[in-house]
This record gives sequence, C-alpha cells and structure tokens, in this order.
Amino acid sequence: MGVSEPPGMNAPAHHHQHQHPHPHPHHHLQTMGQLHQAMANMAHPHSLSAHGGMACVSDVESDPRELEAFAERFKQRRIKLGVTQADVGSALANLKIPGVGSLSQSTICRFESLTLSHNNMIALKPVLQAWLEEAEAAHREKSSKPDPFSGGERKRKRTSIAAPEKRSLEAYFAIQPRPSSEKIAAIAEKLDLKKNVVRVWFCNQRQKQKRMKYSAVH
DNA sequence: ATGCATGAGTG
DNA sequence: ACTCATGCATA
Repeated sequence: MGVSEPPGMNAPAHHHQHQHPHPHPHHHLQTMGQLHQAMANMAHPHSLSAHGGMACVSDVESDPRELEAFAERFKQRRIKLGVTQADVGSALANLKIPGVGSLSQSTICRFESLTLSHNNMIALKPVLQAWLEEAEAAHREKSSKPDPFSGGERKRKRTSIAAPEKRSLEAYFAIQPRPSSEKIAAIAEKLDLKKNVVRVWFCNQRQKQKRMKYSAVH
C-alpha cells in the first residue's frame, strides 16, 4: 500500500486529484483544498431525560461538529501516512468488518469534505476510524509489504448537460423541486434532453440539498 | 473534486 | 417513482 501522495499544493480555484487506478497519459498533482466553513451550529443534545421504554432502533447521536473534526483529522493523518483516498477505499475490505467491503475514492473524498448526508457520515465514521488505527499501527511496525495491484478497463460514457440547459433546469428546480413525470417530460422536450436524464438530474439535485455541508443550518 | 448514473429498499 | 448510499468517468 505504500502508494505515495505527492505533496500537493492547493490551488484555490480548481484542481484535480488523480489517484490513477492505472497509468495515465498525464499526471496531476494530487491536491485538495477544501474551504472550511465555520459553522456555528448549536445542535444540542443530551437531555438524558427519561423516556419510558427503550425500544428505539436508532439513536444516532453525533453532532456535526464532532464529525467535522473527525473528517479533518482523518484527512490529515491519511495524508501523513502517504495513502490516497482510493487506497483507503480498497483497504477497507482488508479490515474484514462484517458487512463492510471496499469503497471508492469518491466516497472517501466526500467523507473528508463532508459532502455526504449526515447519516452516511455517521455510518462511515466508525469504519474509517478503524482503518486509521490499523494503518497507523502498521505504520509504526513498518513491516514493509509490497502490493502489486493492477488497473482496470475503461467503459461507460458520461452525458454532459450544457450550461444553458443546466441553468434552465436550475430555474425549474427553484419553482418545483419535484416535478411530476409529465412535467419532466415537458422539460426534457424543451431542453432537448432525454427524459431520464432530466429525472436523474432532479433526483441528484435533491440529494445535493441534503448533504451535510449545505443542508445543516450554516 | 464533482457530475451523471445505478441499484436496493420503500410505498 | 422516489430516496439513499455509492461509484465510474471526467473536469
């Protein structure tokens, strides 16, 4: 696993982070810069109050501030170990935690930048924390272990919605975030896009609104 | 880092 | 048909 992470610099604008699953014609510096928002949430807890029985199935009690702090620490320590987001994702499978397999670079990235839903963050935290501990322990032992991994193949194409169309969609979304199937069809025709593309766009837009960073009062 | 997409689960 | 967690492909 000793994939290296080039000491990246941050460019405030846009940068790429490439964790090459396989050799590529061009290289990028891996960098990451995330603005930190200072959020002052109050979400306050603990009222140990007594509520009758205890039949609850989920009492996720983790404040946003705690998560934010963890994500930040996680990222720094991960980089310190010289491990990429993609490496973390695949290494998770080696932890053999029941019901936990590997994750993609995307998901690790989103965890670090808090662009996942609150529940998703809560669910992933213990797993990533476990990985981090293992990784740091192994690092101390420094028992070098090579890991020959090979790449994959290229497949799918990604449709891209042009800026003008995107602006229209945003306008529609503003007035109606959940258009009916027929409304979607109408929009699709006006913008000359496939109906399914429009439908998925709305779904993703809604999901975006629910991400930690933008959803919680900030 | 992020846009568009899939699939499981729910109603 | 939607939500939610997640990922491939790409900027």
